[in-house]
Amino acid sequence: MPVSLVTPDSSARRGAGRVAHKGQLTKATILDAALQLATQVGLEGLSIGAVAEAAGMSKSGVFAHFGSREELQISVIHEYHQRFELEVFHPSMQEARGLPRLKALFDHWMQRTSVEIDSGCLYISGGAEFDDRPGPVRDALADSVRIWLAAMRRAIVQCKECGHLRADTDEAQMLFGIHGLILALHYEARFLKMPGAIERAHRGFDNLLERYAAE
Amino acid sequence: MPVSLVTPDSSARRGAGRVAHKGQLTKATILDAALQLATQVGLEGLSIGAVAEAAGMSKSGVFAHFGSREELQISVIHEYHQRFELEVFHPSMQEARGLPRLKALFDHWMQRTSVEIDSGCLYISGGAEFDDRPGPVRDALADSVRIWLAAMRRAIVQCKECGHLRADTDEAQMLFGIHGLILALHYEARFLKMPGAIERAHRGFDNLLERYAAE
DNA sequence: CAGAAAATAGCACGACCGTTCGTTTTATTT
DNA sequence: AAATAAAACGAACGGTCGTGCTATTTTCTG
Repeated sequence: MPVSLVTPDSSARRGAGRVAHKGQLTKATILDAALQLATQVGLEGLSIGAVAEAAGMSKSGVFAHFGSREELQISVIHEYHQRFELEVFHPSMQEARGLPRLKALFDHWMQRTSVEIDSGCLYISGGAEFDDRPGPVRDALADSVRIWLAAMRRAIVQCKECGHLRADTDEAQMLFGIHGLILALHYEARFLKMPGAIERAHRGFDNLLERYAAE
Repeated sequence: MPVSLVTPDSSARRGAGRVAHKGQLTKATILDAALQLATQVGLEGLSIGAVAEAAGMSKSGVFAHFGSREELQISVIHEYHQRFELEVFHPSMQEARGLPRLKALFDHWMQRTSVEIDSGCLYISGGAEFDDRPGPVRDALADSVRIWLAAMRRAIVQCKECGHLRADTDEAQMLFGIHGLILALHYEARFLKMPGAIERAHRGFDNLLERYAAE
């Protein structure tokens, strides 16, 4: 249930005040390893055995924490959601409403998507993996993405309210364009290894701002 | 070696004039089934057993035609490349140089990417699957995509030469924007099931044309 | 129509998968 | 320190995977 991205209650570990039992610590360790692995081989490629080896424990030990592979995948998605909040959303919210915040959101998103060496974006790779495969994993993933896109959309609307963007701006249309820039960046930089993709994403964003700029 | 997209020698089956031996016919049948399967479960999810069942023959029978799973994957990519030429590239080349052709390329691309029911785009799903996995499959896939993007780029350059777009248009930048629209369309329509994505892709394209329009 | 060649099937292998179960080790509480 | 609960392990099961190998069938050719 990743429903925050507006109520930052992260790091509220289970137990409500009690000191964390050992199990939850290792569970966090496992999730850390699983998340890193998933960003490399995808959610579908995630195997319990590989996670166990990466976490330095036995297959059954890992399994016991989640009860099924599917639950592990969903947990990984929730973990990614939390980190996305922490590294992209929250820092950007400290910027002033309107253009500064929108720019910060885009910049942090870009960085998260492309710059980091060994972490492909789960939202992007997962979207390609699960576009034809219904089920709880897909639902969890889609929910997370929708929450994030909604936050982005809110930032655009605020730009209109602040008079930073034209009042008749179609926010869904602009969001579509921004989303495309991120996806193209991920594709051309990460898969095709094209140089200059980051600059093009930036320029593309500037072009969009110009297109929808007020006055 | 999918190096055409400029020399349309499709349907030139092996044997140079000789009538096709049975093996090549069933190989084509297998490839057809494999391609359809790959667009649903991805290149990584493609298994010889599943292809065999879909083609109505035994695992080993399928295997014998390719010698390895990897070779099957590469063959699927080549097959997809040829069909992409046939359904996207060649029809568009009948349009007049410049804007008409560029528009046709984009429209056909869009249709191929989103509208068809049971066929996700191999170039997109494959890009997400193999962005961290070097090897011959990734190379074959990336080569195909690069050839297609180069063709698209050529069309943009011709638009400049025809005076349909501003002479100082950065074609790589414009291509980046177009590519992003296609990727966003695929993502939002196919994965998130958002309505209106097709219209937004169209409007995004129009906005780009306006941005780079001559005079 | 015969013989050669190609195509396909059948079977077995080792590897890895997710999952289950009983046991053993480690933490926590009394 | 003893008793209890939680956590982790190790082995095994049934299943699927890709891949060899050997027959058998089909197709082509002289």
